[in-house]
Amino acid sequence: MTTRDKLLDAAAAGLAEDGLSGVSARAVAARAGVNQALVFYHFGSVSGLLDAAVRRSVDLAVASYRDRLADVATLGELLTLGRDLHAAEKRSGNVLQMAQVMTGAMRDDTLAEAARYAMDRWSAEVEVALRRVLRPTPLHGLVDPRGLARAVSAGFIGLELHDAVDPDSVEEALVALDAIGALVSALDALPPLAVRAVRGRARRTVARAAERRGLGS
Amino acid sequence: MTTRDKLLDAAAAGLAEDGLSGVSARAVAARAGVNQALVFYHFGSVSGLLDAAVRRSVDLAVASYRDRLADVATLGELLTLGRDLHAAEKRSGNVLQMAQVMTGAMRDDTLAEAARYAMDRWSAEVEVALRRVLRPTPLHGLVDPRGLARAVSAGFIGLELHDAVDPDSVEEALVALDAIGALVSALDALPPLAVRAVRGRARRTVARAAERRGLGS
DNA sequence: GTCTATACAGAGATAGAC
DNA sequence: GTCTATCTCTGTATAGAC
Repeated sequence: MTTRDKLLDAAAAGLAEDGLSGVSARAVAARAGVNQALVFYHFGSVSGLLDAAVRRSVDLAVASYRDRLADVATLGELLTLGRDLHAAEKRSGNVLQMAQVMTGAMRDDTLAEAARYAMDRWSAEVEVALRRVLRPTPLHGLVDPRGLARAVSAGFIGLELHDAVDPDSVEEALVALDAIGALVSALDALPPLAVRAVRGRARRTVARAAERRGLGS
Repeated sequence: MTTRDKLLDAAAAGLAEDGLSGVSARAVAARAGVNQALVFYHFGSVSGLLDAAVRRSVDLAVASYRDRLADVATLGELLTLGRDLHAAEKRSGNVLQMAQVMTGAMRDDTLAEAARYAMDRWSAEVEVALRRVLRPTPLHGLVDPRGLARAVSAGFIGLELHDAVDPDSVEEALVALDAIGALVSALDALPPLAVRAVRGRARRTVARAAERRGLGS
């Protein structure tokens, strides 16, 4: 393994385990078992290292979920996949890396770029799955998959951040989300006429809200 | 205004605007216009100051929303309130303070305590509103309001964090959430029999999932 | 309670030998 | 590419005068 890769691994692990304040050039180098000056030789700055590390983590994570995400056909399956991602998070810490970089982004443009990259990457992936999953549901045509993918991705960040502080609470939260998913899925049982009526009502509400936004507040 | 309060204000503002790395004892004292040593005199440590500042911010924010939260009667109104909170966030930065403390919690027990306090406080408040709002909906009895309140609170954290990096995307996300809220509200139009059928289906799905969890994975 | 001064550790970053 | 050595800055924290 090259020094470059050792540093990237150490940065990713440090970011997930200790947070931003635990990934100084010295700390990362120590974790990687290499000299501190190499951080600057290979990446120019600590921010540069973190940027590269997070991008790589996201790319790897997205690639490793791509196949399974492509197989997802229902909302329930998507929620199950989310559960698995949450379970895997305890080992990989992918999402926590993103959360850390996002908080650091406020004063560091490099980290801000990395944060945007990570969110865009995940959101794009979730979006195509959502688009497919939502098609046969009443939400199709009513909710923008792109926006919903953003909400899902951001929400996940919040959940993992919360999990790092209070794991039990997050388990309760996930159970609640499962229940909502079950309800939405159960809407399939409705006769088409009823679905049409509900959709019509919802659509009018959304249109009214859009109009209000259009007028400005 | 006492020095203590000046420091608390400065810490809260710094946390929201610059993030954790921007709230050193020196930076906060400069913002407050007082001497750096006073941070340690009044709060013992920087963590102590941040802890106190976040607790105060949360207490104030929760108090200022309590009346309006008590008036919320429908899911739509709750979503509107969330919108207002998001708009106010640009000035107050309450939620961002929580996000920052949560990321810092990984290596600082004092901050971890503050993070738990903040989440518990908000979640408890959201929970009572949710309990009331969900009662007349099909979700009543199906989803645990406590867990859902956690999910909502955590999700909001993620959204505000995302907003700090990419505001436009978050607006899309909020629109998508509004659409979902509209659909759930529109379920009121269904005849009671149809609601019963949907609930029955959903309930069975939830029961199966709970059983699987009970068996362990 | 507030200020000055200071100790000291750790940070980012660079120079230069190898 | 890697290491040692070092510069400089910023951070936390304390002592002691006022």
